[in-house]
Amino acid sequence: MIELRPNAPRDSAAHEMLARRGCPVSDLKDKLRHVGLRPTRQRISLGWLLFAKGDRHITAEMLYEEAMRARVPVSLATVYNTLHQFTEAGLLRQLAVDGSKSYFDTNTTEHHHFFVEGDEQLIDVPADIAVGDLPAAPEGMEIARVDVIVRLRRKGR
Amino acid sequence: MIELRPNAPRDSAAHEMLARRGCPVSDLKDKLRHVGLRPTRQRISLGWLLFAKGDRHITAEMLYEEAMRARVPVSLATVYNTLHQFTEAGLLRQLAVDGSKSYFDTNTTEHHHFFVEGDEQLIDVPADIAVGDLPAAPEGMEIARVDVIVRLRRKGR
DNA sequence: TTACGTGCAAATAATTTGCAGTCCC
DNA sequence: GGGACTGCAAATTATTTGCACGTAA
Repeated sequence: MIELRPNAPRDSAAHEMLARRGCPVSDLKDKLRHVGLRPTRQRISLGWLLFAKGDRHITAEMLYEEAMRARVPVSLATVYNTLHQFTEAGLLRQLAVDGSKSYFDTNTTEHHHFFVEGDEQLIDVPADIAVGDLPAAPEGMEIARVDVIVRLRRKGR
Repeated sequence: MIELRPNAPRDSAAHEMLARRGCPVSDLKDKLRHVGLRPTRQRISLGWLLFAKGDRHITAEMLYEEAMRARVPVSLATVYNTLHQFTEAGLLRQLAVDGSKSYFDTNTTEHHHFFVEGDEQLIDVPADIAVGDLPAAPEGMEIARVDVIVRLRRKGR
């Protein structure tokens, strides 16, 4: 594969295009390198699927399906590995919403979620919801994160 | 369904003892019958383990271990079934805290949780934490429940 | 070149299910 | 007695791991 460091001195026109400021693929590679992950073919493809469409909530299985549909050859194991690597790197946030599968959120900023029972679907809570007075964390502890999940059910049942 | 009221006229001494006002086992049987569950040996034993010691956060595996230690013969499948039946009956509340196992909470009132990372331990948030202004639920939806999990980490890392 | 990544299949973990036998009412 | 309940083992689902091979730096 061609090397694509944007500031490495190169002269191919193709490279110039790909490395151009604002080229999404190049940005993605930078993003990966920034967090210490080698920008491999599958990481870039998966990163593209994850980050090119705004905020998403996705499971490993869903991402795998999507990769298959997009003709991106990648194994399910690599999808799992990649999701966890991205999460550790701070590119994703993992959400425990029901006891079984994990959801990954491409929006890593503080925000909360609606969960639609039955649909198994996650929706960002739009407004800034302040969680009221949090009690002090117990001795020697600090708050790492606060997760709020508002469970919704279809009206009239 | 037949009711086993503690004052129902019976003449066996053993029954008298078990049915006596304030006898926890009898209370438990009533509790089960009230929610439409037949008070079987294993449901009573598990109910005893669950409800006799104040508020608890327990997984199926933990409850099974505890039953084994208490020499209560019960299968893991029955533990799972029982936990779910109790949950549907409103005697327990199921919590999704990490992506894998489920926790069951014997406190079914509105309250929130601390989760200690590493320890895999759940603690009730003591004070009443009001979740700030909840945005209106989307069209045709209503809020079933709000879960707040405050993730704690050991200080100084 | 060489350590880091990836794919595959097998392993694990948590949970559910089918069904024959058991127990409560 | 009869339907509800349980136990066991096998099935499922979600996820992880070991290891040979591929590939980015």
